[in-house]
Amino acid sequence: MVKYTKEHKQETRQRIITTAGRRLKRDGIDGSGVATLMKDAGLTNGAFYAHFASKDSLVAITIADQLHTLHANIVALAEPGRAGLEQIVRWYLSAQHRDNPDDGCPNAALLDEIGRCGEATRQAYTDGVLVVIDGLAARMTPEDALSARVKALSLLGLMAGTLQLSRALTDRQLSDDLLEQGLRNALALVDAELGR
Amino acid sequence: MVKYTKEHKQETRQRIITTAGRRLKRDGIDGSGVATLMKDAGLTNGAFYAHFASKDSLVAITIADQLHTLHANIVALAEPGRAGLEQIVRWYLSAQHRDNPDDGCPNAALLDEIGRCGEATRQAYTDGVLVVIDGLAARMTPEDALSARVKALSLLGLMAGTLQLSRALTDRQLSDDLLEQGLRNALALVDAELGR
DNA sequence: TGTACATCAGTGAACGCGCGTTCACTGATGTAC
DNA sequence: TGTACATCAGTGAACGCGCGTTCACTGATGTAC
Repeated sequence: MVKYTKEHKQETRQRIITTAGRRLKRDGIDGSGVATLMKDAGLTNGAFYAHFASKDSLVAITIADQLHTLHANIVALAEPGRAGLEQIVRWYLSAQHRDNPDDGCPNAALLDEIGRCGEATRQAYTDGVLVVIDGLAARMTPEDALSARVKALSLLGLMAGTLQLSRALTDRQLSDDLLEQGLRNALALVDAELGR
Repeated sequence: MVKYTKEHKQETRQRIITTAGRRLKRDGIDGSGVATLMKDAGLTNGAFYAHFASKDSLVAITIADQLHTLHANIVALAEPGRAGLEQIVRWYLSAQHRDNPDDGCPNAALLDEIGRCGEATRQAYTDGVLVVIDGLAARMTPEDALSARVKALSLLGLMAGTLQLSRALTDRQLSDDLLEQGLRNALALVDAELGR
């Protein structure tokens, strides 16, 4: 009926990418097999290579997609200026985000694994993360654009590392306290004249 | 000659743990197989189960060992007070550390994967990381011990996330700039009266 | 409009391979007499 | 001291299984006449 059109195949492809995003963030890159990724999208493993050249290729595409989703759903929707930055930081360093990696930031879920990926995947990651941090930088005091970008990048590093650490700790109280302290650190960075 | 003694077997076990630390930090947990881990120690896969109950068990033991090594070689050797904290932070957020994960901090290399591990591994991690951060906290202004510990934990999260991010970026200049900015952020956190 | 054929998204079995784990065996070392 | 036996760290082949990838095939849909 609407099958065998470019649109139908593109929709299927996008569905694979979207469900793969959740799976990768839940089980990691090496922890997610092609058969599982396809099953998540309601398909069988054989159809995979009609959509993607390789698992590595899907991983790169999915990471890029996740970063664009992060930008569209969280960063772009936040208010302008410092108020928006505070919204973003409070969302990021929340117990809700800590406890739901599938719906969360791909940096917090995958950053060290991405660092071990090949050039192509890291390039796709770099391009995607620049979109996100430019959204953050646009909400900072516009001293000069270059230092705002680096400052935004460092804010993302701070938040991702803090959330990862809060997920790894078995002591719930300590994990909660860490998120609170991370919030103070992130807001101090936002407010500080650190861009030099 | 000195074989078939408790000491010999313990030495072999420790050698496996030490070389496994490097391998895990290089290739990740899911990316390191038992046969490779044993080959790194100059042994064959069959001998593995004379030393460890399972791969999961080795992973937990190795992570604990890595954190104790980090404490002994980096934190404990640093000067007391703020000077020591600055030494540690400058070592952590250096291009040298970024470019040599095998010799580096297990948090920067493995933190998101640790967050996906089972309870036992995360407990071993939590115990180990507390030793490290108590070493950091001891060099902070001793306002009150509890908040110093959380502040130290947040410093570790900041540094680990920043280093991970610097490793993932393909833009070398941006990566270098990020390390510099991370340094400023970390020192600002050390100097700030953030413990409330 | 009806029919014959072309298209093609998706299936499912199979490929070689490396995974974590098991186990019969080796052979160097230690020990008892 | 010499010999027979016990010990045991380590070997290497094999186990079932899931990995990434390939491919002959299916069958619903689209198209030509």
